[in-house]
Amino acid sequence: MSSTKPDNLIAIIDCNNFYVSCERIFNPKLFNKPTVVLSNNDGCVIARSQEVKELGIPMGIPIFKIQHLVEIHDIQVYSSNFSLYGDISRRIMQIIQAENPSVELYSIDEAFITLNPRYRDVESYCEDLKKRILQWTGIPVSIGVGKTKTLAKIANHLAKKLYPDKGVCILDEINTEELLQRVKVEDIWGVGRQKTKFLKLNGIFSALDLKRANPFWVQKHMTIISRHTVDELNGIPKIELEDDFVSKKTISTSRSFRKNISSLSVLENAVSSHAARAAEKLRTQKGYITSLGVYVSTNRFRDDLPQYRQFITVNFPLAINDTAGIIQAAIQGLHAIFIPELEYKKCGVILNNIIRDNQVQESLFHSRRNKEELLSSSIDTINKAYGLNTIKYAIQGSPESWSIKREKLSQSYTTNWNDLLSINLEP
DNA sequence: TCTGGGGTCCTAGGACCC
DNA sequence: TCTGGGGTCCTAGGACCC
Repeated sequence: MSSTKPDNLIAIIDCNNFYVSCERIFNPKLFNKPTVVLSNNDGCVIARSQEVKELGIPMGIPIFKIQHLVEIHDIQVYSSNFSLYGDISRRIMQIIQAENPSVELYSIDEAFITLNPRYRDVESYCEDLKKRILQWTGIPVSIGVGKTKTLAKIANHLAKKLYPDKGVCILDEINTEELLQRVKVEDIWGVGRQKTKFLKLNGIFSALDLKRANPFWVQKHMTIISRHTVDELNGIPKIELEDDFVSKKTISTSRSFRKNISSLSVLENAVSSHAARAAEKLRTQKGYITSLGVYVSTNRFRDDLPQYRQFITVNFPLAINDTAGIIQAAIQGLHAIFIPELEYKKCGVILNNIIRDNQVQESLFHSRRNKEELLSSSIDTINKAYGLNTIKYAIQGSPESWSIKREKLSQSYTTNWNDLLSINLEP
């Protein structure tokens, strides 16, 4: 109801350099030092402090390619610590949810809310919220406000660029066109590399150019999504705020290996661990599946080695959600696509076609896997209480041989009693 | 030597049917 | 040169996002 009022505004609250900011909370010596956080296996840069951005180091670059810069500029390097980031995120979202009826948790570090300017001074509310989040969690955020999600995202981008101290930018009737002129087309939400190339070829360089583009032309030569972007730039909402819990349509778990793997039994360990994790996620949203996908692939960067990528779908006679059944199917799929003597770098399990528990059809010839489901839900309860993989299936093996490398991991300051911050008072 | 993971949505094209 | 036409359903793959 509230979101359909025409005078509603949308705000996006976005944490600045989120993973780096999380590391800084418990490690003040990192303030003002160039700092990066790496992806799994300590592979690529996935978060950069402002100082690192200013050095021109791009997002996603493999760390080994900038090793010389790390040394020259004394860049602080951390493995990703998702249990810490997830916990800090939860605290920030709770602050936002406590004061706003309609919140969309868009990603680990972003939330959309609706604001009604009739009931609130939007600008001072945003400034207060920003201060409160910083004071209560130590995380700096930026807030952008506009009539649509796309405009709010642009306002957020402008807040970081034009008003880094205030951290708030509001696009209104008066300033919108002037500000849109200063935003490059590639900085618009929903415009990636391919669309940027196409738009520039057609003389569209700024957000203002795209706002003024003919929506029919855009729909014909691009996609319906791009047309929605044009409408949203014009203040016509096309992308709804999703403030309810939405079940995932696909669930996937995958990892690259620390080293290349040729052994089938190690691949079985990895695939069954991914299957078990996916099954757990499936049950938290009360889902069932009638098929799943398994894939393996070699290292695509090693053009000196034979390349192989294969995906397979395995179907079940009836819908299941128990770990044993899902592992069994995934292993069966793995055996069908495994080729000996190749060097594998990655594998994964994907659950598609997820249905809700109340849509599951009973089969005439099979009874529901009641025993297996009960067992799985008991294991979930235990693992939730005592930690991931307290109980697991034997085929999951021990992860040493294939699990990820995290050599520069910070402590789990907020989620593990053994990792609480300790302060040494000795001089 | 070393290159992430987990999602969503759209479209093109093939299979199949009448 | 022509080779029927039109619908639906499904899947693979691309583009994009964080």
